[in-house]
Amino acid sequence: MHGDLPGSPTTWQAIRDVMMRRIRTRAYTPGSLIPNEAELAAEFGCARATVNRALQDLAASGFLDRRRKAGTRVMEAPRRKATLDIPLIRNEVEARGQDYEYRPLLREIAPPPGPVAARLHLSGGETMLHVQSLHLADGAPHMFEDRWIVVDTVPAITGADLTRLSPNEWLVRESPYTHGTMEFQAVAAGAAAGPLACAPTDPVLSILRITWMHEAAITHVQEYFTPAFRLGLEL
Amino acid sequence: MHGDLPGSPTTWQAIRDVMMRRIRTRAYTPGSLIPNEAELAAEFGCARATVNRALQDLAASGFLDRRRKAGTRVMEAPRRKATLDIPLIRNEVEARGQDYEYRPLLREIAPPPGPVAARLHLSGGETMLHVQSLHLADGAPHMFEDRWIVVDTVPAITGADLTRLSPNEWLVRESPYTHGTMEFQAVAAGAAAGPLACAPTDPVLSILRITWMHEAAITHVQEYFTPAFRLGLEL
DNA sequence: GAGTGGTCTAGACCACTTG
DNA sequence: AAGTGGTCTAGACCACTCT
Repeated sequence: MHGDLPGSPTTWQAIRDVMMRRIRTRAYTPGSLIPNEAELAAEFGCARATVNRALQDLAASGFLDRRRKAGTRVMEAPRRKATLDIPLIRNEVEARGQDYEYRPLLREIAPPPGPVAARLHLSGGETMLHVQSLHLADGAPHMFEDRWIVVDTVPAITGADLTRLSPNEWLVRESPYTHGTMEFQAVAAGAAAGPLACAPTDPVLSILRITWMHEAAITHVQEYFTPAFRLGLEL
Repeated sequence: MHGDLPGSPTTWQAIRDVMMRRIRTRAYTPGSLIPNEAELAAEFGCARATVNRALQDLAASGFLDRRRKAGTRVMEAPRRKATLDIPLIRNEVEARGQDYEYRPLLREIAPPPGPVAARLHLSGGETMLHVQSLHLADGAPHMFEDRWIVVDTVPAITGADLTRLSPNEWLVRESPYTHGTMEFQAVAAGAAAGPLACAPTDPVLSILRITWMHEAAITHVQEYFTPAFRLGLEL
């Protein structure tokens, strides 16, 4: 049983790796109980806290299911979790070595359309700032955004200079959100075709983001990416 | 400076919440250094390890940037990270209270097409299992999948009964992967239109997944979701 | 009731990075 | 060279939950 960590310092990462291998190789079969922390600590010759750290990491990654008293089990169907970075568009573009450019297209005060009001839990009579803008990479259209901002939640937005700073960058700096939702879907470019310089029937990836400050809605933004765009992530 | 935790037990979650509030309210301004762990421990009246736990959590969430010797800084543009669950289609459908059904459409041994071979780092002469199948929710088409499996990496797949168990479920059970990539894009339904019962020009969300066992490619799967489908996640 | 994970402590040493 | 975060330890108590 010993000899897993030949002469190595007993770090929680090393323990995690050993346990990960045992899960992958089926030494611990899916659904089965693994030894408790005290036993593993004895096996690895380390403190229980070190084992705890390793197992918590694996549980956070979705490989283990831990319950007090019930013990730690190997997940049946490992819910693989991928972490999706939500960088600023500027950073995303510049990370690819391309030049980023931002172009405001529309700025108006208006009442929200029905669907927007519904998603933000508004009555529809509120004053909202409506902004449309285009984000470019190396001079080519990359993403068109159609955004509604709840002025009551972020009053300072009305005085913000959005000709150089994108509304998203302004919001990130000035008004952090407590939570939000995100939805991916494929749509026809439609009204976004003009700014994106594509056909209205072209399929484009669209992301709808809604963010909140506690119970107050901050913004509703629909992003339309250029047809060629692929969003990639690591597993 | 004290009084942040009136009479409460000093847990790392409580400390995290206090620090989070200070970041949100700009008590700690973006880019600035915050007090080091020892100072915070003194302020909160707890052990340094407890502060460490709280700050590591905030760093993992992208609000803090921590470096040895340099100290801990508030991130300028908080890289929000969303965790994306990758459940089995079956679980995803059943979680919505719908009936799940799986229907195999094609099963053949064939050499991989050029683009597939390229993405999997294959020469093109390999034997591969090509499978197409449809996943239904409450009897309606939900997702069409076009999958190529590297037989050399997963020899047992040739003997698997894929008439009742979907290839993905089989692979999850029998051949865990070490890593992989995922790409989201919007495409015209095209060849998937038939199985999905939509028009070939309808925009559909497509996910390309490629998984590996160390350096050996396991599978290349392109999933096409029904036009109405939205992939949602929490921030 | 009892077993298991969750967390805290106080101290120690190490690793990394910056000046 | 020195300051800071990263981690380990040994022990303790608590919280949850299963039987």
